[in-house]
Amino acid sequence: MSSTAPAKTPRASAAETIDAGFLESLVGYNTRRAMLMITPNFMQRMAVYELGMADFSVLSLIKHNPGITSRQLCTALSILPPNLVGLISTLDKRSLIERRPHPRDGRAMGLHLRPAGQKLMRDAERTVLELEQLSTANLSPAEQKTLIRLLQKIYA
Amino acid sequence: MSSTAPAKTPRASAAETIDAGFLESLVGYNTRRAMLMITPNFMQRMAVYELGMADFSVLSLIKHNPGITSRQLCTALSILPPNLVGLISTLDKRSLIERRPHPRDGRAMGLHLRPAGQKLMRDAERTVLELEQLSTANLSPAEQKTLIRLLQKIYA
DNA sequence: TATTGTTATACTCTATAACTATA
DNA sequence: TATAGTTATAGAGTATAACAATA
Repeated sequence: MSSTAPAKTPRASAAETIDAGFLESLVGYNTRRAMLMITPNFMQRMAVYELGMADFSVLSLIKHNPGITSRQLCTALSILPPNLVGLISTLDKRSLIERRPHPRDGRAMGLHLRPAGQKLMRDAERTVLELEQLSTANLSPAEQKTLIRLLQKIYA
Repeated sequence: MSSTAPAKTPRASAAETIDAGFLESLVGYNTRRAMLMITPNFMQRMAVYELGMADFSVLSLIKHNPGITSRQLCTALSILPPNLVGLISTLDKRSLIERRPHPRDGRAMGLHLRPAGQKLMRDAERTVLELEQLSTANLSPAEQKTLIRLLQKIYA
């Protein structure tokens, strides 16, 4: 097992005997730690598409809700309108989405995926599902379903 | 265009019928949404102590691990050393913590709560436990325990 | 040579105020 | 008057490079 000589310094164990018991009893702390585990993997695997988490969420909602407005995206994703402008603008410049005049509201723009966005999201969603498998490797399918259900009971 | 609407409510409810089914099937998305629900409540209730989430986590680990070093805090909480400096400095200026020379490492400083920090954390931890009750109001005690266990299986 | 703590810095994310054009 | 989208801006949060003191 350990080919190294037995360590005599107690310093090595001191670093591992941190008592985080109180924090680990809190839903908020554990939720944050789980996010810290998932986020870098997401960023790394989505880098090839040049999509961040917000970009992917926005594109996913546009894909499954053609004609959705910026205002609806903000409400659904808890993004403030000023912070969505840059995201939409970038996706538009990349020709991934298209802004069409809203049929019944002259102020709003209906958002749609362009062909490049359709193709990108087909690949990106597949990659996200692969990432989901890796993130939940320690969970059974039932546990994964339970985890999602309980998280939704927190925020729904 | 079939935007002619002789009917009363053809797609009038479209604003509320956003399909987020794909996102809601992802652990990462649901974890993030749960965080977005918990974080503002935490900030609001901890504002009276002038403590953010990182401050509270740091103070909690110092409280339960007297003499812990900055390096250990960084490892335990996934905080980068340059970003911890300001936190520790502020807590020190507020006389909540004390930096003592480390007994066996001249480079490091052992961190301890000062009396004001002890008192503050007694109140703050009680407040956090109250917040925990509110955040998990829709969960049974068993569900709360299960949620924490499953989250830990994600990041542990 | 490696590690602890630190400074400087930059980039991202998030938040608020105010403007425009439409409703 | 209220709302959708936008601009400008400020504040957190988080990232890397480099340095001095110590191991």
